[in-house]
Amino acid sequence: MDSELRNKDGLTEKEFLLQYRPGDYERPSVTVDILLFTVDPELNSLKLLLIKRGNHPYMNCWALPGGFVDMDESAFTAANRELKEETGLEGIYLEQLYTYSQPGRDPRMRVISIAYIALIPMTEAVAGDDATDTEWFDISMDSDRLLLTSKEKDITIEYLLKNKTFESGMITYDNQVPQLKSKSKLAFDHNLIIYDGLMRLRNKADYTDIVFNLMGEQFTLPDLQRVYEMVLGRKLYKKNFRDKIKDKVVNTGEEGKSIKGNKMSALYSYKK
Amino acid sequence: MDSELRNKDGLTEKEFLLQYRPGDYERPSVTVDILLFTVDPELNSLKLLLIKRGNHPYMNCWALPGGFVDMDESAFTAANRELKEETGLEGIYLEQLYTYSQPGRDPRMRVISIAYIALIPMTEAVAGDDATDTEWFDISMDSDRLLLTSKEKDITIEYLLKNKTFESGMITYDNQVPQLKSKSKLAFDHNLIIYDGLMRLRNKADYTDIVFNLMGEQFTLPDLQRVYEMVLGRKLYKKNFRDKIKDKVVNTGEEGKSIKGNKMSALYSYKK
DNA sequence: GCATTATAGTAGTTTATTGCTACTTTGTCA
DNA sequence: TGACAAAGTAGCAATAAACTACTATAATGC
Repeated sequence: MDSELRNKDGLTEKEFLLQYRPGDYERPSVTVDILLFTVDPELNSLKLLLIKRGNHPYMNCWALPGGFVDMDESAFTAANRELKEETGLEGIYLEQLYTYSQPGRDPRMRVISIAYIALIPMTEAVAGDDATDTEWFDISMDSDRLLLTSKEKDITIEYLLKNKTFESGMITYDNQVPQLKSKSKLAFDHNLIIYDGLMRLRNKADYTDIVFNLMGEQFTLPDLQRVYEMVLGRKLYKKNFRDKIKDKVVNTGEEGKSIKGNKMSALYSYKK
Repeated sequence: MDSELRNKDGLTEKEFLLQYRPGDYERPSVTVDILLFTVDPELNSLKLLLIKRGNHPYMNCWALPGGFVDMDESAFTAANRELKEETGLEGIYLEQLYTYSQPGRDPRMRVISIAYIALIPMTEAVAGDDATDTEWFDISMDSDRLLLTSKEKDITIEYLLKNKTFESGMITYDNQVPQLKSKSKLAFDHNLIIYDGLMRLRNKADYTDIVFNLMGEQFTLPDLQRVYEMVLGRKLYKKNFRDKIKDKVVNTGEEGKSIKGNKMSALYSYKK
């Protein structure tokens, strides 16, 4: 074994670790930010959970849920813990997106944030923490605009996507100011994170089964197609779509639902 | 403007930031690790740069180049700086891969590492820092093995890829011990980082032009195909390959090269 | 009860992409 | 000069994607 291996000071690994003292230099704070996506029950829109900030900086702006990574937990564990604390959700789909580390992204101090994408089915109820002002925003994006709206609260947050600059393929900075309708903005660089998250979701919808995490246990094929279309931001051809997903689903045999008095669609479930 | 907006303590944003003091809690160290890939001049293998550790922990094990992220620089800037310091390379392709944050991944202290993929053409010379023991390893991977070899130094590093566990699609832990031939191992969780990096490179080779970053200014189509095949880890059909990349390259008209006395192939360059 | 209607679900046609085999061309070397 | 080996081209079958068009069926209104 190598346990007897000694370094230039004549120390074994065990001895080295015992005498090791971390340098006394400044360290950044590390946080997780979570993009919690779902779809609304009527399947009209993809939705994203935001929290209204009650203090400076970016007071009254909307921000992604998140929090600090503790010293004894991984970022993944931290994201899971924050999700549970802020929404009550457990055991849901959670995927690391990207790490944002630009100095100055938080004016208080140096904060490096590891962003995660979380997905829940439309049926899942989210316990809105009374202490915080949380809100589901409808989210959509076309080639030059990122749009977040809350109909009930009449809030519109809009970001132009022009003049984007890239860090070798991933957006790192977008200095467009938001187009205000109801004086609402996103906090920090969360506009970038949301953009990156949507793009990731869109790309992975093409070559993985990630979208099924937005569906309940049972669903109809027209509903599944609507969710795919919301995520991808474009219409799909019914025949091609069904050809493509036919090996991924099974007909449960149960009675389907019929909306607005038309033909009933069959219920399917995801076949892993 | 919102500059007069006051929080519950009656402070404006400016006042708040002036009196703000970061909490006195422990923070993790943050580093960057760099996967520097290239291809060998004979186009027989994909290559990865590793550095032999001269001290505990993981003394004499091979590790990815990297270093600490300073307080006034982004992770991207830190990766660029480390690359320049350790290899002399500047302005090359650099893409964030994933962030590794498992507690205990460094036995000295809590270290969160942001991994980057860097690509250089085969022609590029890398200034081997005399102080450190750096080495280009041939790298290959099949369905159940990750293999790193240095012919000159007769080093073989092999990791089984069974019993992988996933963090929602990205590998986070692999408790296989390496199969030793020459008593060489990778330090820390760098086996995971290398695996993830290779998979990212492989996936992106399919739907982006990332592979061109491994080519010089001019190249022949057979050479380009060989590089694609090394990255993808599988053979490609000549006709299909050429159909697919024909819009991405232009014939430079210059004389091509002929190896081993056969027909000469034409020189092309990448058409952005 | 039956026509209307809107959506569920199926079918086919065209075009592009992929897997695969086979051919022709051309520079070097024996 | 002819053999060789790799460069480069051609074509075909199977699959997938873009798109149009049809049939089937449940709910509703008369």
